[in-house]
Amino acid sequence: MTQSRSVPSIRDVAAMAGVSYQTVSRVLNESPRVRPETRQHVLDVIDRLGYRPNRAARALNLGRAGAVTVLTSDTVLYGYARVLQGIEEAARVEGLPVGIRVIESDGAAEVRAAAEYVGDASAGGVIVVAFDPAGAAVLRALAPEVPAVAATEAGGLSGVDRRMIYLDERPAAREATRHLLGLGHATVHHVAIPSETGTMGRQAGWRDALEEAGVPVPSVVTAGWDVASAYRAGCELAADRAVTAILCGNDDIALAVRRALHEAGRDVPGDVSIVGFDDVPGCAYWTPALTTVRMNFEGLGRACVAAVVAEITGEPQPLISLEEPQLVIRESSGAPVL
Amino acid sequence: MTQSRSVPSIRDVAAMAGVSYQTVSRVLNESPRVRPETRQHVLDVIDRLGYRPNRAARALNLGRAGAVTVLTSDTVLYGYARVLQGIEEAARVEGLPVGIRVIESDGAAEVRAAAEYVGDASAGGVIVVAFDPAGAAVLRALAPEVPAVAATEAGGLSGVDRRMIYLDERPAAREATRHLLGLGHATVHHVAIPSETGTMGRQAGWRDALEEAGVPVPSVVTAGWDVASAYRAGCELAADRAVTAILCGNDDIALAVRRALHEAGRDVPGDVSIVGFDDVPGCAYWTPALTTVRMNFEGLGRACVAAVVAEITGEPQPLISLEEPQLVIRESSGAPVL
DNA sequence: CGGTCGAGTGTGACCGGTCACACGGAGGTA
DNA sequence: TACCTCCGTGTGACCGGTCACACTCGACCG
Repeated sequence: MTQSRSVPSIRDVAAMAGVSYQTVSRVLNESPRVRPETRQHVLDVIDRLGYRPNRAARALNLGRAGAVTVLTSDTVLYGYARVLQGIEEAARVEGLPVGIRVIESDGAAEVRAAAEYVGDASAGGVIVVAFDPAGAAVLRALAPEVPAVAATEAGGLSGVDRRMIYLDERPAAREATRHLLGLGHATVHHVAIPSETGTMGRQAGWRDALEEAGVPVPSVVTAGWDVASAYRAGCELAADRAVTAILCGNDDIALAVRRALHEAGRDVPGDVSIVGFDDVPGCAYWTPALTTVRMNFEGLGRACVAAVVAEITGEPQPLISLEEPQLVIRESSGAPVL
Repeated sequence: MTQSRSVPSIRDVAAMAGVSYQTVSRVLNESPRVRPETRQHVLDVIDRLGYRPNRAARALNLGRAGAVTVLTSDTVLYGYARVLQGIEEAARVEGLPVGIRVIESDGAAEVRAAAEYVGDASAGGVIVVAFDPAGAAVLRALAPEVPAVAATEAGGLSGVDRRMIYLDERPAAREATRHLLGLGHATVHHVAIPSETGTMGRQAGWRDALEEAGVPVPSVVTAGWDVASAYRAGCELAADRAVTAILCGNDDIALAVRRALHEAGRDVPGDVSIVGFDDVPGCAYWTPALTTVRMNFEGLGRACVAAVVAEITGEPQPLISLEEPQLVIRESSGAPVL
């Protein structure tokens, strides 16, 4: 019937093996109701024919595809790209195809379009990278029946009834700030990344350390995801001679701040110490090498896959323990000149 | 029938509109054989019901899904990530879902697995990012009936009968080298990225400029994609006092080379000039800001989508003109000390 | 020795679309 | 008026799997 040179179907396998298509289906689904010899025989035929089950057909009558779709507002920025990498790796070992859909903005139309996109059965399980307002908005807009989990900023998002997974950045931010304080700095300034809440993550840990040391808490300067805005923030701080230590919201910001400092004639770490966040590959090779906090974004992505798989299969939620973000001390932080 | 609270199907729409499911199908496929009033009525019902066509069902009987699958060996490195970004954007405006599948290595088993993965109809059109041996191997292993195009290194790959799209890096590399020569350097050294051939791209342009200037052509140092290997290459060159100008295969390499130079007590650009390739965001904020070549990876990704869409629809191949890579002169290149 | 049970297997319908083809009616032509 | 066309629409089958259910046959039971 269909055998003519096109890709073989389950019925071709059945015909060649001398069994019914249902039996082949059972073998594919590892049903116990098949005699071992029959199973082996079918497996042999599958191999001989080079048969591969058709994902679309399977998705069609299972209602939902065995797949993972990632909703994210960016794919190039280090943190996002790394989470995606972790998701892809984990999904691949699970045998799940991975789809990507970028959320351009947090505008209502775009958010709705993104949410509708994953309403389709072929999207499978959904992972929303909700590090920003756009991601958070989509997470909220998702139809309740869509199986989804989210990678969020530290602490998760309030008012959303979804499994949320995040890296606990607060202790590391606290430690980084303590590190600078311990070097003798009177206080530590902070250039923050754009954030929905900022109450649980990097900024919170920084504040913790300052408060526990009984040291003045400078006002936070906020930058965007683009380096240019970080540079402007850096210029602001560079102009202030009282600034001797800066905890930067991420490594890109640290890069721009270092540049601004340099232009203002202030040496790093001689005059000002800076600490980043993320540990992008390469920052160990900066001059000076950057003291920063290593983040396990890849592990976060992997954990999301585990969670969404559990969500789909209805299995109990796995206990996910992620490697803590960790301070890596290099050259960009040192004692202040007195 | 199926209407009970689950997602509406084409038959639900048909029933509510008082037409046959075929008519609804025709409306969806913009067939001219539908009376305008009927079409509008059906469209209204679709809207009212919030009906979305099921991608899996469509893929099932169309034979191939309306989708794009990207095969790549990396998703985090700047060039790869940026191509992916361009693909995603272009595919999104075409209404095509995007899938990702990473090729872990160029090992036979992995290459075969990747090629088989896109053999499935639900993969749709395939874009192979063949910047490296793994990608090239998969491109060669693809079943001929799979509609695929490739983003390759400059010049394309020989012996592969696929549409290949690439950025012509040679003129820009030549220009960058001329720029350094023009500043007064006796010659320019080169740290190359890993490459399959290296006969058409960055390295070739570098060689062109050196030969046309009648200047000695130093032997090429090759680095890997990781910063550590670039650093080792940099150390090698830094030890040689005759080296005063280095064209780096990409910005990551430039970063590591600059570090190596710094450790050897050689100033950039005072003692040694360096030029990168790619123009990663942020390199304008390095200290010194990096002279580099801006690459339109995103446009490359977009062009791949146009090409693969043409491949699927059987339309004539569009003429694709990509913005040329362009030298951006900043601070890391200057005149040599005499 | 007939009845029950369960293991192993097969048949039919169905998932949600699309293609091939049939069909009724309006309009044009002979 | 009879016939052919073409437009707009409907019916049936099918894509490649899976589920629900039926069936056969041997083992075990009373």
